[in-house]
Formats: sequence, structure tokens, C-alpha cells
Amino acid sequence: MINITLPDNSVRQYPAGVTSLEIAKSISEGLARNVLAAKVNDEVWDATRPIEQDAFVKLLTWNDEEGKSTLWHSSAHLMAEAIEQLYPGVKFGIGPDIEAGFYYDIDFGQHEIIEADLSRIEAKILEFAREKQVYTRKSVSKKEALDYFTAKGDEYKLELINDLEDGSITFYESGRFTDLCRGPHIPETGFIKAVKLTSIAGAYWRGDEKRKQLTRIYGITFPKQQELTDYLALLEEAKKRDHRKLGKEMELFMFSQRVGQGLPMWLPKGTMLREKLEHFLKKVQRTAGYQQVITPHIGQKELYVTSGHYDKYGKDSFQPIKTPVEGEEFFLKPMNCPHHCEIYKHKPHSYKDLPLRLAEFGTVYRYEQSGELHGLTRVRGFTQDDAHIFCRPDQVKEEFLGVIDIVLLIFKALDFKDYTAQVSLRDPNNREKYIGSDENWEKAERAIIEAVEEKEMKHTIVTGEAAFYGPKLDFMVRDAIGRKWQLGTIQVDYNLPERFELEYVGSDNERHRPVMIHRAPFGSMERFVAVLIEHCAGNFPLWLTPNQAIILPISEKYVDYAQKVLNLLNNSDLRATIDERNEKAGRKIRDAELSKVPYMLVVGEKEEAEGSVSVRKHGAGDLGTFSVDEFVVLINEAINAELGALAK
RNA sequence: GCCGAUGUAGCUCAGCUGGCCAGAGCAGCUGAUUUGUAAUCAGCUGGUCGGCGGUUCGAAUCCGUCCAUCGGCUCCA
Repeated sequence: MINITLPDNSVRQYPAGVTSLEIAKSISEGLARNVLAAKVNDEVWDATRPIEQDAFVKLLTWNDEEGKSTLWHSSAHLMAEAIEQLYPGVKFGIGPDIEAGFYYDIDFGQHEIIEADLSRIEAKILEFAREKQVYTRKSVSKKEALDYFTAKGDEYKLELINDLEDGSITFYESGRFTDLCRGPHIPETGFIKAVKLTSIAGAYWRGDEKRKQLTRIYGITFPKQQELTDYLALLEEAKKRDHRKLGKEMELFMFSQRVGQGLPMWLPKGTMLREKLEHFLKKVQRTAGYQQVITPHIGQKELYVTSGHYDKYGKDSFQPIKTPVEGEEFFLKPMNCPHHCEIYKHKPHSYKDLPLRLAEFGTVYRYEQSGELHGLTRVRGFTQDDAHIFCRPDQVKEEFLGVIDIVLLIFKALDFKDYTAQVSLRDPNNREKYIGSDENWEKAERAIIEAVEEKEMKHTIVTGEAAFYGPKLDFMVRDAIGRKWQLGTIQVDYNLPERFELEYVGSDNERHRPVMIHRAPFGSMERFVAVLIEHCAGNFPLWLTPNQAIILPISEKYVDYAQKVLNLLNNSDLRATIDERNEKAGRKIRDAELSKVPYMLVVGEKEEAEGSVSVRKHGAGDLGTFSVDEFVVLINEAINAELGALAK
């Protein structure tokens, strides 16, 4: 007999070799019908795999993340089986579960596959699901594994097996399909009740651009039809928040084929919003000891030879700008740091001057691959809320703390709660890849980790993800449909100070090399505004929104009064417009509601007579009548409520 | 750049397997109405059906190619 400890800490006794499924049955039949897998001592196992020793067991169902991923992983196998039946001779790469669903990378060989074929595959999947095919785990030797896939002629699996240790290889068999797989899997395919194959994409084998492109089919499955329906409805909902859709509808920004791909143009409302954000950050930075600078959009070749970027300018970049002078070349700036380094160099610095913090909303241009462009989140010309901090090595931690404060302040001002922070360190086994002394690296990495810990930020630490020139801390936020985007970034740089021979004179009267910290709390104005739009679904905070109130005269007779009210609001630094159209009040209200303006001020005979406005709040309805002064107080209080929390 | 999808008026979309001068709603313009908390009425304007080339008696519709956009892959100093 062995002891099985359940999550409630109760201990039950079972014969050795008991399966999680049997344990579930011993608790209740209903539970057993829902068990997809089990966590056995922190490892997810098949529910049908025998447990031979005392163990902690947690039964996993659709309500557990691991339960979902197990179902999806099994679904990938099922899809592979379906595809193999429909397209004999196809070869398989890898087919994992992902955050929402699964995919399988497949070499279709001679077969052509287009989206219209997906419904046929879906039907086959459901057909096989109903067969309640059992997933069977089998340990195989490396030789057996190689023999099997040699006979099958699947070179991708052979390559995978060759990288595996003999003795650790398992196959899973279900229905007519056998796959190299470490598992785990659901007990049988009958759990899969609904399937949607979402898209076809090309994907390079092993993520390597130089290797063959396989066909990746994405899908998602559910244990109930209703769950699929709900999921698709949720996706539709999310699309309504898409910044590309809202940006167009709300006239925030636009693109023009004639101007060029990936080159956004900010419309008046979007510009208003962006400038508000800029002013907000500039103010924060002023109090944090930053100094604004402005540098040109281009720089001479020599600048980039010094910075080392010239070598990276390939034929896949924007090409140099030629001048009438033979051999003279300028580049659109892909970053602001070289210019800022030159500013640092324009005079000698004492250790007492440091840190020197140079900030610039600097527009940069990068020739991103056409397929990579994406709304405002990935563009070819964008403005970084950049700053470079030149400091002594012993100041790195304090500067990190200061920048983290700014990032968190911004997130708070815009109510971003769902972000992740990632600390990227160098790969300790590959030190020659990185520039800078071991001592400085260790000091900086320690400083970053201490800084995030002091701020009690939840964060992940990833080794090997540092840039060659220094470790960094990045902030990521998700967009409406769950894609992660990097926004704020703080990076230590040992490279540019070296290349530009930056120096300061220490208290010892010797020359020393400063550390440079690149940082951009927004990341870029474009990407930040994109994510912001999706975050608030276009309902911007009052302090930020381009149009805080719209005045709605009941008829043309009251336009003059509306103008008076507008002047009063403008005098109080509020942003408002008038709907002067010859329309009924109901129409003006409807349009104002749809345009997401926070406050609507209805003015007619009564209001004109008593110098008041009738206030309606977006999404909330009529608030009653206020004098203009009272409304100014009301709206300012609302703004302070948003920003007041930032005082501390 | 690669795989797949899409491209019809300023916007959202209809136009089936090729066949009357290419349609609707909204927006815009003109006129009427002077309006009280989510759409007033009438008339009018507006399209090289993404560009170019081809097949055909005839192309928005079929084929090729280029461009842009969308979902991914790769990339992201």
C-alpha cells in the first residue's frame, strides 16, 4: 500500500500502481468523469499512469491551467491524426499546447493547404474524438524510436530524437497515430467536444529562418460546445477594443500608402492625447532631475561608425542619405543614444555632476520587415520617450530605483495593473559574448535585482536575455487579444561609453568611465498609446482625453450661449467643443455618447437664462443642472481623483 | 522577407457560379424643421470595384503580378 496525499492534506491509502483516475473514482464518479490529468509531486502525469510510491496528488480538470494545457496538447495529437488520415505522407514537426489552444507544425509535402480546408480537418477531429481513442504511454529505446520514424520517413522527428537521451524517450499512441512525446495526455479523446482551427501560418522549423518553413495550424478545443461559443464571442468583444479600429473611429491617427508603410500620422485628437502624455512625463522628469535636449533626426556616418551601429546597417535597413559631397553619408537615426553621447562629450564632467540625465522625445526610424508592421505597436518611424543617464557605477541602483518610480507612476496614472517586469541577465556560460568587465556586470545585475526587490515588484529573471552591452529591466503589458508588448525599458550600457570614450574626473582627480543607462518609461509614444487605447477601450482618463466635454445647444438659438460656456471652460483650462449641428438634442446626445466624450453639457433656454449647464456623464446619464462654475469644480475634482492618487 | 487571408464611395458592408450605365446605410452638400437627454424629413453629390497586365464578344467577378491591410513565423540596435 502507498500513501496518497490530496490537496486538502488528507491521506488515503491505495495499492501501489494505483492511477490518478482510480483515485478520482474512489472519491466520486462525477469527479472521475472530469479528470484530465493529475499533478503527481509537482509533475503533471497522465491520469492513467500508475503511481508506485507515496505521493502528493492533485487531480486536474478543465478548471486547472494544467488541465486545459493537457487537453490542448492531446488535441494537437488528435489534429495530427486527422491530418495524417486526410493527407497521407505528411511529416510532423512539433505540436505543443499554447496559452490559448495548440498548434502543430507540419510539412505537407506535395499537398496544398488553405484555410478552406480547415473545416474538413475539424470534422475529422470530431469524428475521431467521438471514437474515444485512448492515449497510451510507451517507453522506447532511442534505437526503437529512430527505427520507427526512419520507417515512417519523418526527418523532423528523427532530428528531435537525436537530441534526446536514450532511456528518457516516450511515445504516445492514440487511435491510428503514434507520436514522440513526453506527455502527459488526457485519458481519451472523448473529452474533446468542440474544436476550432483558427489559422494557418508559415513557421520555420526550429524557429530558424534559414531552415524549411513548415505549415503551422493553430486550433483550440473545449470540453463543451458552449465554451467554444463563449470563447469566440470573447474574441469578437476584444476586437472592438483594437487600437487600429478605435484609432480610426476616434480619429486619433492614420496611415497613408502614399506616405509609406509603418509611418503613422497623428491626427489632431491623437496629437492632443500624445502631447498630454508628453507633458505629464516631462513634468515628472523635471522634478526627477532630468534635462530635456533636442537633437537632429539624422547623423553622419562617422557617428554610427563610432557607436558601432554602422556595421549593423545592412541592405535590410533604411539606406544612407547621400549629399552633393562625394562620399558624404547621413543616416536616419535609429536611436538617440549616439547623439546624447556627443552632448555628454561637449564638456568635461566632474563626478559631482553625475548623474547627468538627458531626456528627449526622440523620433527614430527603423526599417522593420513589412510583415512585422502592426498598427501603432510596430512601426517604422516612432518617438521614444528616451533619456540617457550618465552615472558612476555606484549610482546604478539608485538610478534604477528612480526610473522604476517613474514607470510605476505612469502605470498608476493610467490604471495599468496587469503588467510583468522582466530582468534580463547575461548568460554566465557565455561571458565572452558580452562587453564590459565582470565586476561591473555583477554590480549592475545585483543593483537591478535589489532595486526590483526593494520595490516589491513581481518580476521574472531571465538569464541569457541581456543585450550584449548590458543587463536590463523591461515592462510588458498585454493588448486586447492577449499579445504581450514591451513598453518601458531600463538598460545598462557599458558599450557606448567605451566607444565614445566618455569620461568624468573622479574625486581622485583621475579619469573614469561613466555607466550609461538607457530608459524609456513609455517605450515609445506610438506603442504606448496603442496599448492605452486597448486598455481603456477608448474611454481615456479625464485628465488625458482630447475632448473632456461637449456642449450641446438645444437649437441654433443657443449657440451663442454655448460659445460663452466654451470660453469659460477654456479659461479654466478645460478642453471642450460645441456640437453646432442643426440636429435634435437626442441626436447630439447619441453621437456624443458614441464618441466617448466624458461630459455632455446640454444648454437651452433655461440654462441660458440662469447661466447654467445641464450635465450628462458618458455612460452614466443625466447628473442635473449646474452653474458653469460648479461644473468646473465638478470636473476638476474628477481629474484630481484620477491624478490625486499620484501625489504620493 | 516567408506562410495563409483580405482589398467595392470618407466609414461599415451587399453584389451568387463573368452579362442592363455598380448598390445600401451612415457621413457630406442643399432645403425644410428650431428641436430638452441615445438617430427629424426630403432631395442631391460621391466609386479607374487597391494598381498594372492577361483571358473573354463582355471582368468588381477568372488568371498573373505588384501594392497595402489582417492572422502567424522570423526579426526588433
